[in-house]
Parts: sequence; C-alpha cells; structure tokens
Amino acid sequence: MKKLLNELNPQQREAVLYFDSPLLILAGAGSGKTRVITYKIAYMVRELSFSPERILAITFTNKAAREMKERVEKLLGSDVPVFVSTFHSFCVRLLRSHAAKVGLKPNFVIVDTEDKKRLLKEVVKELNLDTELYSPSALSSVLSNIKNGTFSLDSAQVYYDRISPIFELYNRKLKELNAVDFDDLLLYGRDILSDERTRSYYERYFQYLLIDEYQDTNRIQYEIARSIAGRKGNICVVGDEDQCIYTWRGANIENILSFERDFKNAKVIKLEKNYRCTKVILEAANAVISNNRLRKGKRLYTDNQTGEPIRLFRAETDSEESLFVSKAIKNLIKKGISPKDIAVFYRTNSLSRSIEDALRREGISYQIVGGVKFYERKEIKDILAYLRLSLFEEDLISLFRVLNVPKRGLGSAVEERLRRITERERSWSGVLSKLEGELRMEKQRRAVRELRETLEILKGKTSELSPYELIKFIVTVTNYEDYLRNEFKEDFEQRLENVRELGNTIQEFSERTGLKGEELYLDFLTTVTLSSDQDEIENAEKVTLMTVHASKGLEFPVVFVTGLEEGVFPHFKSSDSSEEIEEERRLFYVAVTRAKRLLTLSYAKKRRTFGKLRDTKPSRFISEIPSNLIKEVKKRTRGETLREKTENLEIEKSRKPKLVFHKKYGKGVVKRVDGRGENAKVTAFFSNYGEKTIIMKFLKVLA
DNA sequence: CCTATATAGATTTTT
DNA sequence: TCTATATAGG
Repeated sequence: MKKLLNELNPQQREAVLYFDSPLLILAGAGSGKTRVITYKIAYMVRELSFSPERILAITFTNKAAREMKERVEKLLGSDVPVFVSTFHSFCVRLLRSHAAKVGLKPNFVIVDTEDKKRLLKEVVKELNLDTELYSPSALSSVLSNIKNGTFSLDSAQVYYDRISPIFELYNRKLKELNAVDFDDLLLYGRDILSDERTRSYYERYFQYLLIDEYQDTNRIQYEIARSIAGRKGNICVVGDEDQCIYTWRGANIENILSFERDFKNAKVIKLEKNYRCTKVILEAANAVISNNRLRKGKRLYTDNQTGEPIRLFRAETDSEESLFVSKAIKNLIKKGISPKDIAVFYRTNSLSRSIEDALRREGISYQIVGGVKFYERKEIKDILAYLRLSLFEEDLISLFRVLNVPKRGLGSAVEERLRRITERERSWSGVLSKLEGELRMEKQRRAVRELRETLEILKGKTSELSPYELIKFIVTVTNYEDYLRNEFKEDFEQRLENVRELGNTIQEFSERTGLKGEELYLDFLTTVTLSSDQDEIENAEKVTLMTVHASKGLEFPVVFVTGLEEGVFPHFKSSDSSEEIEEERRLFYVAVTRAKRLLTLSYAKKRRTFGKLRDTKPSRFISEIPSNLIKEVKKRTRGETLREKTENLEIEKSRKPKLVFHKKYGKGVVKRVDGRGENAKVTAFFSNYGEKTIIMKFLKVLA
C-alpha cells in the first residue's frame, strides 16, 4: 500500500488519506480523479479494514461502475464486493425490496423514453387537450423537470395551464400499470429513505459513501446522498463544476457550491494537475473555460510535452468536412495509430450520418456510441414486449405495443376499446377475453383470440426453454420473421440479426449471473432499460463516434470535434441565455479535454439542414482559443484530394505576437491574429480597456 | 374500420 | 432527410 501511495501526487494522496470530515474533491479534467477514488477504496479495505460491501460508490454510468470495481480489484489483487452502482440502479435495488412502502409491486417495470411518450399522448388525448401545445416530448421534459426538482408544478402552470391534471393522470396511469419512469426511481428511492427506520438502517449499513461526477447530480440524488450519509459525515464527493453538462436534466451546480455549507466541517481539496493532455490542448481548454462566470475557478497545469498545435479545418460543405475527417483518420492509421485511439465527436446525433458515410467509403471500421440504442430498436422492443407478457400477466404497456404487431388487423378503434377495458381488468388474459366478447367483426375476434392463445403458449414455455430458445420460439409463434420481411424490405436482414443477437445476449447474461426464470428476466430487463450509451462501447479496433455528452469521462489520444458552427455548437436551442451558452461552453471544454495528444476542430461553411444547404458562421468557441495554438489545415487548391500536413507538427514558436503594446491602451495579451504583416488584425485584451481589435501597424510587439 | 400513400412539418444533449 | 398526421381506397 505504501508503494501505491507513492504513485500519487501530494493533493491526490491527501484526498485518499483524509477521513476526518466530509470531503469535496474538485477534480479538473484529467487530474486522476478515478485514480484517487479507487485508491481511496483500496486504502479503506486494506488499511482501515472496511468491509467492502459496506462501502457504497456511486458512478454516473454502469460502465463506470464496472470499471471502478475492476480497478479496485486490480489494486487489491482479489475479488472485492464493493457496492458500486449508479443512483438509478441503486434505487431499483432499494425499490425492489421496499416496493410496498410506496404502493408498488416488486416486479414493477421501468418505462423508457418511448413508453413515456406513448403514455403522455394517451393522457393528452383523454383530457382533450391541444396536441400542439401539449406535445409528448415537450411534456416529457417538463414533467421530468418537475419531478427532479428543477421547478415546481405551480411555476410550470404559467406556461402550461393544464399541467396539473396531466401530471396527475400520468402518474395515476403509471401506478395502475405498476410502472415507474426514470425520475420516479429517484423519487421513490428518496421516499423510502424518508422513513427514519429504513434510513438509519442504511446509514448504519454503509460505512462510507463516495460519489463520482458530483457536478451532474440533481437535487433528489443529493437528498438521497444526504440521508444515507446521515450525520456521521463519512462521505466523499468528486466533481468539476466546469464539466457540468446536464443542467437540462436537473443537474444542479448548487450541489457543489453548497457542499461546504450543508456538510459541517467539510474539507475541500483541489486537483489541478492534469496528466492527460498536451500543454497546447490544456492551454486551449483553460482559455475557453475562462470565459465562463459561473464557476469557482481553477487553472489546470501539466508537465506533459507541448504537443502538436490544434488543427482547424474549414470545409466548404458538411460532406467535405466528413471527407476531410475520414481522410485524416486514414492517414493517421497509416502512420500506425490504432483506430481505437481515435474518436470523432459531434454536438447532435444527426451529424453522425455524413461522417459514417465517409468512413464507410474509406473502408474504416467504426462504432457509434448512442444514437438509437440497441434496446430501443423496434424489433428488440417488440420481442421484449412478448417476453414481458409471457412473464407478467399485468404488463399492459407491452400488451398495447404488441396488439397489432405483427399486423393482425387490429387498429386504433380496437386499441381504443382495449383502453376502456384496461380501466377495469388488469391481466392480459382477462383483458383479451373481454375484448374478444365485445368485438363484432369475426376477423377481429379471431385475431384477438389468436393473440391470447399465442401468449398462453409462451407463458408455458418460459421455464421450460433456455433464454436463447425462448427468443427463437417467440419469433416462431408470432411469425415475426415474415413480419420483418414484409415491413422492412431494405434492412430486414439487419433487423433479424439484431433479434438473434438479443437471444445470445440474454443467454450469455443468464450464464454469467447464474439466474433463472422470472428473476433472470426481471434482472435482465432492468439492466437493459438502465443501460447507458457508454455501456455499449466495445474494446475493438474501431474508430469511435459519439456525441460530446456521451464522451464524458472518457479519453482518446486523437480527437476530432466536428460541426463547430453557431447554431450547431453552441446549439441554437441553447443560445437564449448566458447560462445556456455557458453550459455549451462547458460542453466544448469537455470535448477538448478528452484529447490526449492531437485535437482537430472542423466546421462547414455550408451545412445541409432539412435537406437544404444553408450558410453558417463558425462557432464562437473557435475564436476563444488563442490563435497561436491553432494551425489551419488547408486543402489543395486544385483537385479533390486533401493534403494533410502530418509531418513535423512541432508547435510553431511562431512570429505571431503574444504580448503587444499600444500608445493609448498599454500592454495587451493577444487573443487572435487575423491576416499577416502590418495590416493583420490583432485582437488583444487590455487590462483597463477590455478586448480590442487593432491593426498591427499601430502596435508594438513585446513578446 | 384497417392500411397504404402523399404531404407537411420538425431537429439537443440522456439516466 | 425522416417522421407523424391527413386522406382516400379497400
């Protein structure tokens, strides 16, 4: 253990060894915070004799949880049953054992985004409200914000005067369906812990609580943390206010800012030494983030080498941008850089398409993180719905999904009738029998009867067949393959392959966990709905494509950030207030600091949106990077092939000035230089006058 | 009353 | 470009 501690710098070591009071670690990007957390856990187990299962560590994603566990085990050289999980999965556990306390049954289902919108659509219809104003996706986020404490029901009333009945009916429906949404998981978790006996049990049980990515916790999560930590204050949180990128989901910077107030005698340790990035990349990141006002303020430094300048490519169009990225990647691979060390980021998922196309054309294999997730694919959700129905009599959400899939001539009218019936009946067998009795057309009666019989057959098979066989059986009895073939002529093969993949995954899951029957499927389905984008990342020889949000917590030697245009990044939907722009800037900061060695930025002067080419302006974030850190990559003037200057990219100790002097303004720090010679425009910051742009010939160069 | 086709309309980020 | 709704045909 001594040896281990020697691998840490003084601040890191202090953070590992400090146990006297609640601890807040402000950890800059790449400052080795995961290292600190894992060493701290290892230290607790090895030196302080904590029982591992009584240490609770909360991470942002399940992938991070798995990795943290692995790293601790590596340090200690043995299996360590530390309780590592996300807030959401922790609450599921809590809820499965205390479901009755909040009026649920233990086998409740978790509705995903799609289910939630379906439900809301129903609610709006039932209340006869304007579907324009009360669109499912708008409502979804409003209700979510109400639940996670961003604003109150009353204040939402100002914009949506019928929000109250919607909120009420939506929640009632969830309850009736024995279902919860993502926000409910946390709310119920908090409610369970509000019972003092339960709370003190968990407070006593967990001897220490660690929370990673603390800047992205919301109010409810904070309350959960507080009640588990209790008064003993055995809590350590790690976060970075500059990387808070989820305020739209209720993440609350206040949680960081008020930590010292809420936890008595809290100790704060800053980690400001960066081990990840080159000096150039770090300097750029520092410069950009310094434009934000809402921060505690810290300045990262590094002993790493200077590194190559940041490359900037100005493309004429989005397709040229993609072409540039793919050519550049090809060059890098040719030079011996492994594809898995390369990542391409974009602000929105829709930007991935043209990059994908270009990569495919170059024959570069890639993986996409996020986008339409595996478990959100239609064919997967269909099969899972049948699986659920065969297990749970009362999963009516799945029943609606499956009613006319595959097509059996039961449309919206029948669906409406079904809805009526479900107000009284709760199991699918009962519901379907009633429905059959009510229908008048023989064709429809038969269809309903067949559906019911199919489900009966499936019900009998769940314990008989292995998971793989069960999935195969579902496909057979429902004629699902024919359905796919008829409906999706283009990508039918791919979809069928996905279904097969699902069978394999469940089989594997059951073998890994050793679970069987209902418990197996319940566990699997929960894991599936709570799985994050990052959970899907494979460790393959492939280039990785993802949104900046999905890149949180990761690092790559080579990073491309694309689509750097006003309206895209920063996104136009987040450009109304300075708070929103600051969040976009933090997002850009996250993107930049993922890069270890080489960072390339790009944008397109014209981008195709809604199928039309539109003129764009370069992102303001580009100009916030000091220009001496950037080297523009130009394409060849004639011919389509792009030239790539990869040789001797030693940072230019260029003739570009850093410090200038002006007769009136005095000394100024140069932010950017446009053009060359005595007519170049120099933008510099003067301490008493602020930022000014001046022609070179009126300036004296000091450095 | 279901389903296939045309047309208009919308695009953030995700546990 | 892709999706959700309106409309007409079956």
